[in-house]
Amino acid sequence: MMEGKRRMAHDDELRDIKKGPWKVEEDEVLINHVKKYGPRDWSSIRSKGLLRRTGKSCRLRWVNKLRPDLKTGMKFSADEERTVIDLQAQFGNKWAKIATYLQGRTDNDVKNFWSSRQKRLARILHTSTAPSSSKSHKTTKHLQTPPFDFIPSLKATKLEEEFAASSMETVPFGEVVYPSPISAVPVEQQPYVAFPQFPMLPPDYPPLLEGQDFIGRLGAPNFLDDELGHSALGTAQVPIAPSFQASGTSESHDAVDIDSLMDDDFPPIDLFDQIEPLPSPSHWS
DNA sequence: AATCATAGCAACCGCGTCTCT
DNA sequence: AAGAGACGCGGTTGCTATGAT
Repeated sequence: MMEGKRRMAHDDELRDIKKGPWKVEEDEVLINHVKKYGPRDWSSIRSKGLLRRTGKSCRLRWVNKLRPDLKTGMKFSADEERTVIDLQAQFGNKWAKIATYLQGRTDNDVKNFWSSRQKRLARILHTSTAPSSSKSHKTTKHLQTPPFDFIPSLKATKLEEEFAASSMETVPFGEVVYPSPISAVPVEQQPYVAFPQFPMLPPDYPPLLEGQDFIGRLGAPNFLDDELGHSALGTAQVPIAPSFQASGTSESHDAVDIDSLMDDDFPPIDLFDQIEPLPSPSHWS
């Protein structure tokens, strides 16, 4: 491994290719090139002797850092967060595609944002399952947020239409909001309507299997902020399947205070073992 | 104040796809 | 039509800043 890296570095030296952080002077050269010829012919930058960088590296630098319309140094807003979450559910890890819906964000931005988020989720889940964590030790790769298809109501076209008609009007707390799938039109073609509030499951939502609801909620925007999602969920009452209730409680789908789900015993230690691997987007129908 | 853990970001790599000749 | 080079994408790595202990 180390040997391979050393050899690669040696090869690069032979080819006189520079790597690593960009200097201001290099940026200037690149910007001038784009001003003259536009964002293309990346490899000619090196062949003309303007920079010792590969065309690939030049393109990346331009796309991710030098492009004039970038929102550099700005954290993702709640709206952007919702957008990413929903589009990731729709498209999977198609970061470039998702980035087209976000003004001033690059695929790298989206990818980094998502990966940070996944790490946080993983850590929080791991923490909640810590007492017997050795049993369900999985990598973050398995921690994709479930697609919102996961929630059956998303497929209810009538509800979708109703939601579309009601647009993004403020909904009184406690009233069910049915999310509408994002229309597959990039930002430059159609103003994007951000994913709506998602405080509760619909009343007709079927009983949940162990672990499902918790995981589904992890996909909600800002779930991780504000004391583990309390702000997002409020004191929402959620139906729980009988199998998930404490023994001796009613058989009916009683509502359970969300706070009780945040006890030390939650989520169940075998949470991850309950989750099927997600289908790839191409298999979603 | 020093050390460690974590988050966030920038950049690289491999590979698939596109375009040009 | 086929091959070569350019381009674009997703995954991964490494560095730095920041916060916690």
